[in-house]
Amino acid sequence: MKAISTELLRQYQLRSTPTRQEILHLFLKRNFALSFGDIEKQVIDSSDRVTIYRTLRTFLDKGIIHKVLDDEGGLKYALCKEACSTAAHHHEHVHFKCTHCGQTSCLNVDIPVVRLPKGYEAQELNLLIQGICEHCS
Amino acid sequence: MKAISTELLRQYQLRSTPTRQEILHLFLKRNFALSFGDIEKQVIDSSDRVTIYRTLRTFLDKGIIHKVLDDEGGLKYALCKEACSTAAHHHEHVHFKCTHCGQTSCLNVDIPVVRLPKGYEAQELNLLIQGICEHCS
DNA sequence: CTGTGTGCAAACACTTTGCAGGTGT
DNA sequence: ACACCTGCAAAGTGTTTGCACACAG
Repeated sequence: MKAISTELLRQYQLRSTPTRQEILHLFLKRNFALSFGDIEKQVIDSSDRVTIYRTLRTFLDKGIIHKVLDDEGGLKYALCKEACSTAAHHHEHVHFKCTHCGQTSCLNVDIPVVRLPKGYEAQELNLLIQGICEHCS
Repeated sequence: MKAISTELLRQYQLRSTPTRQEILHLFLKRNFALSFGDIEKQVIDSSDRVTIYRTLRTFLDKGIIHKVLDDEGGLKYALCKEACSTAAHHHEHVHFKCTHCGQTSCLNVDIPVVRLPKGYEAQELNLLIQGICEHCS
C-alpha cells in the first residue's frame, strides 16, 4: 500500500513526505469521502493541522483528490479514480450520502439527461443523492 | 410590493419589522438566489450583520426561504415558491448556476430518475447544473 | 545544496451567543 | 404590558498567512 502512495506522489511530481504518505494512505484505505475532521483525527499526532490544510490543497491542485459536498454544504474529499479522469474530467459523478451511517461515496451510475428550458446550456452537472446505502439497508 | 411582504410575514406569524421587510423585499425583487453577502450589501446601512443572520435563520425555520448550494459549497438563499411546498417538501428541485453571470436559480424541470445499484435506496435528491443561462447565451 | 514542506503563532473571515435596551402587537 | 427583535461586544469556529527551520531530491 505504501508503495502505491509513493508511486502516486511521484506520478504527480510531489515530494514524498510522511504527512502526504499518511493522508494518501487514508484515502486508499477507505473508499468513501473524508472530511477534514476525519483526516485530522487520524494524523493529528504526527502532523500539524495547518499541514493537513496545505496538503489537501496541494492534492486538489494536482487533481489527486476532489471535493465532495453534502446537502448541508459540508465539505469532504475523495480520491479521483479512473472514472474521474475519463469523464469530461472530474466533478461529473454522482455522490451518495447515507443518512444512516453518514458515509459519502461516489456512485458509478450513468449521469441522467436533463431537459433544460430554452436558452440554457449545461456544462457541468452535480448530483447528490441521499438515502440508505447497501451496508445499512 | 411592500404589501406582499407584509402579508407574507403575517402569514408566517412573524412580526413586521423594517429588517424583515427589507430582506423579504430583496427576495421578491430578484428571482434568483442571494448569498449572505448580496443581502448584506443591500441592508448593511439599516441593519446589523447579526440581525441579518438571525432573520435568515428565522426565515429558514419558518420555511419562507431555503438554502441553495453551489458546486464550491457557497451558500445562498432563495424564496420558497409554490413548487417548493408541493413537491415532497423542499430541496427537491434542480438548481442552475450560470458560470457567466454567477446567478443561481431554481429550475422548473422534472427530476431525473436514477437507477441505483442494488441495496441503495434514495430518499432525497439534489441536482446542481452549471452552464450558461438564458440571459447570457 | 536548493527549493519545497512543515510547525508554530498570529491573523483573518465567518457565524453564534449574551445581554441590555427598543419595538410591534 | 409583554414578548419578541435588534444592536453591540465578545466568544467561537474554521481557514489562511508569515516566518524560521527541517528535509527530500
